[in-house]
Amino acid sequence: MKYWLMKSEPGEFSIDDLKNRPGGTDSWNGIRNYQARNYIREMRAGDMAFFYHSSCAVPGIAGTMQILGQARPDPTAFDESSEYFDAASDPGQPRWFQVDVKYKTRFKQVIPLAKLRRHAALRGMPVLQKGSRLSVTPVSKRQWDLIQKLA
DNA sequence: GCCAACGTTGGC
DNA sequence: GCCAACGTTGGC
Repeated sequence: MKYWLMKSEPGEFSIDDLKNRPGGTDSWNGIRNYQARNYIREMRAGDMAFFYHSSCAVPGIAGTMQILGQARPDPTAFDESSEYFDAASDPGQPRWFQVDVKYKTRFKQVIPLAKLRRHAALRGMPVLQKGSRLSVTPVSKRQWDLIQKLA
């Protein structure tokens, strides 16, 4: 079982939006970066992920969710009306993938990026690296446990 | 294959 | 709103 961190702009899709979906579940789609795509494809049912709020007043980790199954082709890549449409993606050989996720917990307060930075044990996290834009990144068990304690 | 130009991300 | 960092595109 692995741990992950997944970014979303709360103005687009927040942890409360996920919580309010039927069953607290939704498909995490729209990933259009190869490295993030590759991580998505490593995911397995039962993996856990942090829900990270980016590009907002207080960027940071807002809560947790569970990965429900393995990645499958992202249908928005073939939907011309979608903002995520990719004309270069061949339906016969899908380029982009999504995973189904389920809301688990919402922290009382978002753990701000600034607070995460103060912990030496978290220094290796990609989300803390300057200029890091990767929207899906692995988290070690040690990092996961520490962040749970901070929450 | 190189690399400049461009578009996007995302913290501040 | 600014701008640094990064990924992608496309001419050569």
